Amino acid sequence: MKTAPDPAPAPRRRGPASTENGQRSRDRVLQAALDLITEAGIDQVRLAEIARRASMSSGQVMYYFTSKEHILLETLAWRDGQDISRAHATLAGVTGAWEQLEQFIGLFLPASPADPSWILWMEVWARAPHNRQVSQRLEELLRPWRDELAAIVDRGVTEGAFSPPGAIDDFTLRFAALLDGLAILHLRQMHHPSRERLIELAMATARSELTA
Amino acid sequence: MKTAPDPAPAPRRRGPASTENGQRSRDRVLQAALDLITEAGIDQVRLAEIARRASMSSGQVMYYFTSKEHILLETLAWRDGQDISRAHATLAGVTGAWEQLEQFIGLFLPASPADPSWILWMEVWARAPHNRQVSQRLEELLRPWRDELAAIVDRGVTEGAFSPPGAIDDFTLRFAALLDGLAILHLRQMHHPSRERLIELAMATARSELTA
Amino acid sequence: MKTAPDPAPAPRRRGPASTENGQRSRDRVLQAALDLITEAGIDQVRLAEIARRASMSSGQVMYYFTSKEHILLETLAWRDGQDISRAHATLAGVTGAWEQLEQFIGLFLPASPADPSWILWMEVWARAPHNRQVSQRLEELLRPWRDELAAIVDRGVTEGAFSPPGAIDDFTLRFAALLDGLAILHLRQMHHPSRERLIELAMATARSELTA
Amino acid sequence: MKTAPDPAPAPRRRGPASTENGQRSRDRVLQAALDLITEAGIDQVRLAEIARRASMSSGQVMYYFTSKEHILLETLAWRDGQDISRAHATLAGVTGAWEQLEQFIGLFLPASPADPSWILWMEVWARAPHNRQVSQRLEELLRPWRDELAAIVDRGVTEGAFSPPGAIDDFTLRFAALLDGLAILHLRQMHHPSRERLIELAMATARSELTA
DNA sequence: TATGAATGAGGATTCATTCAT
DNA sequence: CATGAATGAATCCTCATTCAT
Repeated sequence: MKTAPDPAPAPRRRGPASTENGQRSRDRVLQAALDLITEAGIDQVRLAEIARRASMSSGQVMYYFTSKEHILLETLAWRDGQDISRAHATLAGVTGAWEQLEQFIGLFLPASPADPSWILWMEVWARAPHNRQVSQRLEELLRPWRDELAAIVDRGVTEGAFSPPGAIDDFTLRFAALLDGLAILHLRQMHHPSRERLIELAMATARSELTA
Repeated sequence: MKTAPDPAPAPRRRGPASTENGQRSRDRVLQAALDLITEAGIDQVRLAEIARRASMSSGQVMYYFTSKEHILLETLAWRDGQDISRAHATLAGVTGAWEQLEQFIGLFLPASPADPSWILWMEVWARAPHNRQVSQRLEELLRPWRDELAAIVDRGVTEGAFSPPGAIDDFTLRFAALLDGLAILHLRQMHHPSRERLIELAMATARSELTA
Repeated sequence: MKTAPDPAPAPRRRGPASTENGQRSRDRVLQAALDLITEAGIDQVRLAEIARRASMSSGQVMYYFTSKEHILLETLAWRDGQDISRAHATLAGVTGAWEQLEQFIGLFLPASPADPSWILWMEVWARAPHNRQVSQRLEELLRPWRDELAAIVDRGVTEGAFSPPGAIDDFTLRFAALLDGLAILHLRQMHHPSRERLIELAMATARSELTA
Repeated sequence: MKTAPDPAPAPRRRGPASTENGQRSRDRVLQAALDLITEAGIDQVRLAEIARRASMSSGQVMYYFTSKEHILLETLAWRDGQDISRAHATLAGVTGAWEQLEQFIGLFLPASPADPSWILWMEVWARAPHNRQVSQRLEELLRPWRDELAAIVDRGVTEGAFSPPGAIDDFTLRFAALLDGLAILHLRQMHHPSRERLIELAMATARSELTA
């Protein structure tokens, strides 16, 4: 890729996005990009290949996304939007703080070492230190997850299910970090612990920290 | 970069490495690569620029490292070797399990959001899912840190300073994940918590989990 | 641009030109093209930008002009038509061969180094050697100026104001060439002589050659 | 082409130019570029085609010339250098101011409507108004011709062969402009006067102006 | 070992042009 | 007439890698 250290702001969306057809086209690109990046990493993905999989011309892909870097960012945002929506919906149907927390953990952690969402996150994380635009976008995308977790913890505390010894925010921060760390552990291929193990570890931590 | 999805094994070191002069040359390349990657990310780093900074020809750089991908990997290994050595040495001079743990945390976490070692880690992590060779190498580099932490915990338990309620290995795994997660938090630029805050959070976790 | 070495003849004007509204649209394009080409040169001008400035779609621009090359040619023709008309009108109001000649010189020479008409001429001249169609068109546009000059000279000779020693046509040819050369001198930016200087030089030549 | 309105200064020559082999390679590119530009105009010339004709890779062409725009500029400079050298040499072997002037005219005017040097001049003239770098370069290349002409005129006056009624510099300026204009006349294809005619016209002008 | 000229496939991006609506 | 989404060929330029010297 290019990922110039701090390019012009560039409009996030161009005209066609508003059209219904345009949205469908965008989605096809996004899905193709998601698949390809997951398979091979953004470096190895060719714009032409994305176009081919999306059954359109490379020109049209550029027409919608302006640059390859934008495709990466928008693909993450798109996928993450779906993840967050699903998480939100699932959690809304769950009662009980502990049950919610466990669901959240399951939704947050990678489904497998090849989890597309997490592979995208890693790609973007690696770019963030060198590009303010990327890191800003990252921040925006991360916030909903933090908020969701914080809401669960708050509710749990309010309902009396959770009783953390220290500050609530501290727990949330540490727990979020733990989940990130566990996720990465899982992604790092080779002899990673299973997903089940991760959930168990996270829950054990939560139990030990949220139980008086 | 190219990072072909699984190229020929390629010798890790070629002849020159053994020469004293060769080692000096290698080090110059490694240092140059480290600086440049930290500044701009491997994508933006040109082999020619590394060569220039190392005051040699690009041909010679290739002679020592075979490919750009190898430079990335070897740079991480080189830097990490220094980090690990320093950590080992520092920890050897510290008495007391808690003191050792705190030192370890300080040594492990990034010194700043632009910590070269961590920037390298992120670059390589992002590549690991698509390249077995990379993930294997990653595993090798990670192990010493895990071992070091495990040794501290073991010693602490043996000495009676630590008394984790659950399995020792579980704690170690979770704690390592927590540290990774905190580190990433710090790297993700923008409104990251300070390094001091991170250390505090990690220590709070340790205290809560290792104190009966 | 493309300027294919000798494309299909292509109709100079399409239907819409006849409509009053169509003419207004054409004019907007022509004016936009003139401005942009003057500012940046045809190479740097984008059809889309012309359309934007003319407040219409790029599709409509193509509808009227068929190709970018045609825009260049038609813009020159349009502007030159205005120049010639103005010249004709101005000269009609002037009495006396010498006075007419001086007026002609003033009208012919560039108003400044950024004179739009002359910038267009240069663009087209540069293309003429590689494209018969262009050079043909050029010839057509040039003729009125030659004729105008020839008419002035003829009248001057007839009236007895001018008495060239040699052939009348020779003088006209040489004088036209001189004016072209002086114009180019002025366009070539940097240390060009002023417009006033050019006029003076041209008149000096005329006086020396047309006075027995 | 691109011809960005005012790009970075960029080194005029890169390393290889100094090598004897490098010079030969450069010359091959220059010759190929000259031929192709003359045939089709710079717009139609592909870097790849220049490389093919010069029997090298397009990469090598870029290695020597940095950009297509540089190729155009350097090709003109290269060709013009040859022209000037030849002119200088030829004129040195000629005695008599009138004879020198006639030789100069012959050397200066285009050999044919497809004269490579003149086609290059036109291409570059058209670009000069939009690019200071180009116009500066142009100025440098033009000066020797002006100087050569001025020297001939000066010598002629000193020797008593020429006796211009007005200022010497004025004559030189006007005469140079005339030659430019005549050249353009010839280039403008179609019904241009023959080269012989041009020379005759120029000489007629000179005789009329330099003879008391 | 060391150089740096040469390679050349590669790839993102551009943009005039088309055409369904 | 008008739109602007879609095309897709075209092309400059990049740069890791090779290799003769």
